[in-house]
Amino acid sequence: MQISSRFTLAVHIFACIDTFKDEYKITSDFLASSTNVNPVIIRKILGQLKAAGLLDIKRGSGGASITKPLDKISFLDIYYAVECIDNGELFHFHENPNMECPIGRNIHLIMDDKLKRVQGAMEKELASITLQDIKKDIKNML
Amino acid sequence: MQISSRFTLAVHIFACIDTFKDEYKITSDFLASSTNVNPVIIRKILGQLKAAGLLDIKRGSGGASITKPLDKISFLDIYYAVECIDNGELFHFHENPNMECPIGRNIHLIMDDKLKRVQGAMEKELASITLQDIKKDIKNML
DNA sequence: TTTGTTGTAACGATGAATATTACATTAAAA
DNA sequence: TTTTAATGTAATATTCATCGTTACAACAAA
Repeated sequence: MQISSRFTLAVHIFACIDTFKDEYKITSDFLASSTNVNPVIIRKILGQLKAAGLLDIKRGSGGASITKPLDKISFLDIYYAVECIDNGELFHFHENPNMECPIGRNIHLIMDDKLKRVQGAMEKELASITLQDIKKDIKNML
Repeated sequence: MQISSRFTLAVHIFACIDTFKDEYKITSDFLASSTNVNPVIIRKILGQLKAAGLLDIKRGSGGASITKPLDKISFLDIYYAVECIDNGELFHFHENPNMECPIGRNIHLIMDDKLKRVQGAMEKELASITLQDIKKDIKNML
């Protein structure tokens, strides 16, 4: 299973807000058009990003804006915000290993620390990338 | 979305084979009992591990055995073998970004290298863990 | 030939992701 | 105050992957 496209969508959304904030009002319809994704889906993601304190949304008049300096928003912040992961665990475990079996009884003891290392390596890399890096790439290509 | 339990199941399977290979014939029913997972699911995973060259399965008489030294089988080998990931990409991208939009047109150019770095960090850590590490932990706990 | 096992097809249940329609709520502008 | 254009959210549908389950043909050894 892959990580939900909510993550790439969220980054796309931030890129749009930062790039177009002076030219356009950033509404869910605007973002839906750029991503080619349904506006209701966009609003749900915007809601999650707002709940995480990463952006502001104006009701009524409309419009989304970023709340922090771009170098203070990492991929990891976004990843957590859009809840790509069940209860924080990257790996799904088989639920009911047999407690009568020495392996079944200890499989978590054997594997959990290793899985945590893998997840940690991934999250460390996510944390090392910020929206500032994205902005720089966009500037170079426009 | 989480990574399929096929991965933790596969590691569990290897642990059982190595631990019980001298006492029992390792059949899909035996493994189904230890993992508490349906034998057909087990057989499918065994098939994938065999296709990857990580173990042998005897038809008819039955029984699975490991084909390589344990320190030559890494978590990454297993991870690839059970196809936890669509076409090798960890992150699912929104499919049809708007090519009329400068961000939509370039979103892959902007993000792909970064996502690859994240995936690479995770796979590097997976590659650093082998079944030999698992065996050592099992010995310490029995 | 019998027996126990694997390989696999077929079908179902469940849950997540994504799309879509609809509408109440809201805030600013007219 | 009314109009207008957004947001927030519920409800429903579709699609897809996972996992469970039954059934049975193919197979190999006793």
